[in-house]
Amino acid sequence: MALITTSIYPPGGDVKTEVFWDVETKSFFDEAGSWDPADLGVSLVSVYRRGGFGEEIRSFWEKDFDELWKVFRDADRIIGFNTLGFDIPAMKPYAPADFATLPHFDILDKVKLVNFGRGASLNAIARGTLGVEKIDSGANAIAYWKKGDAASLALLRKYCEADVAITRDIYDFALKNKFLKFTDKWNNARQVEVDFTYPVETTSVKQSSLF
DNA sequence: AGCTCTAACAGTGACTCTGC
DNA sequence: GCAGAGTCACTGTTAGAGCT
Repeated sequence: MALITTSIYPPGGDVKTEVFWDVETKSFFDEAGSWDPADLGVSLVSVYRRGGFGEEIRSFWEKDFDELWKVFRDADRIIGFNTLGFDIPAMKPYAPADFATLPHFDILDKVKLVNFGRGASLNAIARGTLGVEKIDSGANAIAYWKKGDAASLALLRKYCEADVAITRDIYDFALKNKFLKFTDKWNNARQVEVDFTYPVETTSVKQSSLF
């Protein structure tokens, strides 16, 4: 999948550092014996980062998470899909205390806000909006982790990075076009209006953050 | 599979209207 | 006034969606 090279940064020349991310877990809910994503264990986190320095995509295994926090703390917006409901809770056992207070942006949450509380899968939005599909499933991601051989781990990384790329492309599409399309569970084609532009910061807010 | 949420559907009861 | 038919609103259940 080609990287987006067109700049879609906020107006006014203020180049933001944006981080897109996705988490893969080590086990299923039934195996963990808990409904809490925090009990699943995180195998891999893939991150796509862009800003004034350019752009890069990286993946972090559990042993590399220390570097991950630096990436997140440097971001003006941390973008993902259902991160509030899944990824952030899943990272809780690993993350520093302030992780949840960083500027997270959950695309699914925004869709729910304008769709009467109903969301849609990442795959449904990708298919309806971009005409692309996820390359694999989350269940396979766990299977790859359990196999543990080099080839399987490479597939896991490829899947996670592809999910991040899809998330980024959906975000960019919505930012530019202010709508997303998907087919809901009753097979109805839906289009929802969304606004992903950055809120205008007031001078007083900026100044207060200095103290 | 776990939990949560919501739409759709079916069933039930209340209400209104009509005819005798 | 009463009985029956039709309509509407409400409730409970079911199914399926999200995430891995």
